[in-house]
Formats: sequence, structure tokens, C-alpha cells
Amino acid sequence: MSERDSERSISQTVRAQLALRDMILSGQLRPGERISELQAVEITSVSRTPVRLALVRLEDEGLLQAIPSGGFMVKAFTERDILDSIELRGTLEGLAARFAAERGASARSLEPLKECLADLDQLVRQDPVSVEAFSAYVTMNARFHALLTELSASPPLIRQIDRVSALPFASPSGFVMAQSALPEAHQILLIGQDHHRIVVDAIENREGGRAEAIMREHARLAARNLRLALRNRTHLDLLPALALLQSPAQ
Amino acid sequence: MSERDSERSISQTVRAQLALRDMILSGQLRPGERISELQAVEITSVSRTPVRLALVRLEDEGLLQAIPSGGFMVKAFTERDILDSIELRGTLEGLAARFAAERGASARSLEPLKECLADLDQLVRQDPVSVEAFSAYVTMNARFHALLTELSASPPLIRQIDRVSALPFASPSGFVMAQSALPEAHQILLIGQDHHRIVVDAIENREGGRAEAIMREHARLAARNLRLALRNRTHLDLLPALALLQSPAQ
DNA sequence: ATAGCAGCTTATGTATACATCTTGAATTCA
DNA sequence: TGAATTCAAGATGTATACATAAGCTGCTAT
Repeated sequence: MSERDSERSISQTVRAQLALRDMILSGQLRPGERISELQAVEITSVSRTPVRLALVRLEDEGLLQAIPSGGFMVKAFTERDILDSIELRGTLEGLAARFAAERGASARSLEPLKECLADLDQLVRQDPVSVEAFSAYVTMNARFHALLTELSASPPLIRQIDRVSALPFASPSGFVMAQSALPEAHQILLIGQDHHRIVVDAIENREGGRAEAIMREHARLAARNLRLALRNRTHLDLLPALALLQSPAQ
Repeated sequence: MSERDSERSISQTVRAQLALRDMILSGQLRPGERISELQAVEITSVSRTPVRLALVRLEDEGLLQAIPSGGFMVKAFTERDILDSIELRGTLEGLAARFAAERGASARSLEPLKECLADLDQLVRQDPVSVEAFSAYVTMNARFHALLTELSASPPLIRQIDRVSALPFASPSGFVMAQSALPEAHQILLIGQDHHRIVVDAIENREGGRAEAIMREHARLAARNLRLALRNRTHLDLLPALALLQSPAQ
């Protein structure tokens, strides 16, 4: 299949990076655990050179932490770290929205965002929302946030947002699936979608302050989802990202 | 001397990273220029393995850009990129100040910041400000910003601020030296120091919004310095960071 | 019994040889 | 003359061997 072709074509470095990332996010490698190069070599079946590069990449992705004396360990996050990362993303996306508004995003460039908004509207309209719709929402929501970020037309800002969102629990869709298990599911989805509507409106009307504020608040929905999910403790399996959380949870 | 000892003790990777960074920031490697591993090997006199690691590190530092087909080139920045990076830093430092205020930084933890503030006051008091005082200001100012960042007590945020500030033209002291060549020098210094005073006051009084706003505005002083320096075109040599600027300047 | 030291095991840091792919230049054909 | 193709030179990707440093275990001495 073409899958095998693509697997063959990608570099060993990337292959190792993917394999190690999966093991970290799935909890097979636990927070605080040291991960030696040879161990990583055994896991990934590639030699030390690409393994080492993969480890360095995962370090600046934020999944690993360098040990002063050499080597790496799986990074551990507190609930506070996660909440701060979400607030951080909200702040950066707020800045992106403000830039888009102040710099006068053209009607043409707003088009894809509006289409995405309409697609999301379709998904949100159902009640109750099917699991498939939730899954589709996650994809479309990620697209919405990506489009919004690009609308800032600021490479340095886009770069930073991408880096923050690389942490799975800080990404825009990190906790959407958690909602599906909550009774407040549909309500929260509607509120989030209203935020989307508002930010587009604000950008269109050049209301920079409003656009920034609503994106900050929007990120706090994710924080709310996280807290609800942790308190209810239902379907935590929907959130592999929480494998990185220190002791208390899981 | 101990210098030779320390030079011997640091790793080849770090040595290569420092050497290459110097060459980039000093303009010996020009923006857009491809930098091959062998070339880097010749420059740094270390083998390809540590050179490669150094290149990867410089990439996520933001000084290099990966070429899709492999290898790296020196990243080029527009004036807009630089201004955006400064605004970005201001936004993040604003968030840090707000966190410090909202979370109630203890009187004890505020102490070092206040001492630093007093030291800066001493330096600013002279008129005209000597070159040595400017240089001391740069150091002390960097310390002030570092202390403020740490006061947020948020590892994820601290990490992001450090990453943004790694770009020399986005760092808190990036354009202070440019002032020394400007007629408005002392005035700008006084204004900046007043910002410092205000943010400490705001944090002490738990005024999160005020603390955030003043840090955002504070960063815009750097943007002002940049614009003035570029327009006047005097003493651009004081700003090695501008070696990364695309064509028009320099 | 505990603390400290010695030696060994294993980790990471580095260099280099080999394989593969990209790129540029030259030549040939239309 | 221009464009396309092929070949060569050089680049990056990968593996592995070697050097050095860290950490651990076990033994000895107090």
C-alpha cells in the first residue's frame, strides 16, 4: 500500500520521534522516567544517531526534559502547568485575533474562516451530538484555530502558537473530546461556537480589543473542561494527554 | 586561566553552537545563506555529529530555518517580524506580571525585584548617562525582566518567554544600547524606569490588569527605539542583532 | 553497621565511514 | 538556441566504533 511507501520514505529520525511520542502520550513511558538512548534504540529499532535527534526534538516539543548530567527524562506536568499552558495559548490566540482585526484582514482572506464557521454550525446543531459529530468537531475546530492564527499574518506569532499548541493538553482541541462524556456537553459546544462567531465578527469590524478578549475567554472553556473531567473522573481515557500529569490524576 | 579550563570543559556541541551563533549575529553568515554541515565543520573544527546538534538547536532558537530538502539556512527577518516579536514579548511579560499580581507574590519574593529597581534608579539618575552606565543598565535591566518573569511562578510561561527572548532583537535589552546614540536617550530611559516602578507597584497592590497593561506598553518602548535607530541610521553598529534584518537596512 | 572508596558497568559525547538523495552543470537532441 | 536529460559532485541521513564521564555495586576499613 501507499502506507508502506510513506513509511519507507520518511526518515528514521521522524519515525523514532513518532514512536517515542506515542509511547510518552500513551503513558508507556511515565513522567519522571529516564529514557536512555539505548533504550530508545531498542524501542524504535533505529540507530543512536537519529534517536538522539528525535530526543532533542521531543525536548523542545516540551515532552522531554534534559537531565543536567546528560540524557533525558519524560517531563511531568502539574494541573497548574496545564491550566497555565491553556491560558498562555488563549493569550497568544487573542493577540493573533487582534492583529487580524487591526491589520484589516481582507474579506477574501476571511472567507475560509467563515466557511469553517458554517461547517461547525452544522455539527453543533444536532442535539444530542453523536460521537462521530464530536470527532468531526475536533477536526474542524482545529482547522478554525489554525486559520485564525494564520490570519494574524505574523510568522513569529504563528511560530509561537504552534509551539505552545504542540503540547497535546494545550492544543485548541485538547479537551473537546472530554466534553462528550459530560452532561453539559452540548451547552459548552454551543458556547464555544458562539465565541467563534464573535471573533469572526470582531475581526470583520476591526474591533481588535473585542477579538482579543473573546479568544482569551474562549481558551478558558478548555480549562473548564479539564476541571470538569478531572472532578468527574469519567472517561479520562479519552484524554491521553493526561498521561503527562503528575501523580494525583490517572 | 580559568577561561581555558572552561573552554576545555564545555562540550563540542555547545562550542559549535556558540561559534555559529556569533557568526550569524555578526553578519558573517548572511540571511538566506545556506549553511552546510561541512562548512560548519570547517568553521568550528568539530566533527559533523556535534555540528548537526548545534544546527538543530540554533533552528529552534530561531536563528536558522530548516530547508525542506534537508539542511539549514540563516533566517531572514523583516522589520515587521522584529516589531511583532517585541509585541509578542510584551504580551507574554504582561501575562507574567498579571500572574505575579493575581497570585499574590509574597513580600519576600518581591524583595530582589525592588532591590534591582533601586539599582536601576541609581543608574538613571545621572544626566547625561555615561556609556558605562548604559552598559550597566543593559545588564541590570535584563536582570529585572528575568526576576519579573520568574515571579509569575509559571514554568510553562517562563519557558515561552525565554524562547521568545532568545532572539536578540526581541530580548528586553535588545535596543537599549541603540538609545545611547539618540538625543532622546535620557528621556526614554526615565520613561522605561517609570514603567518598572509601576509594574512593581501594581504587583504589590494585586492590580493584575494594570500590571499587564504596563508591561505591554513597556515593550513598545523597544519598538520605538528600533524605529528611531533605523530612521536616524546612526550607530546601527551598536545593534548586531540587525544583521538578521532583510535587505533594506544595514 | 555504616561510611567511604575503588573498580566496573553503562551511559552519553564524539568522530568517521558508508549510503542515499539532491542539485547543478554539461552535453545532446530537437 | 533552448530545453531536457543524464551524470557527477557534494550534500544530508544513518550506522557504528571509540573515548570519556557518570553512576552503581560491592568491599573494606573504621
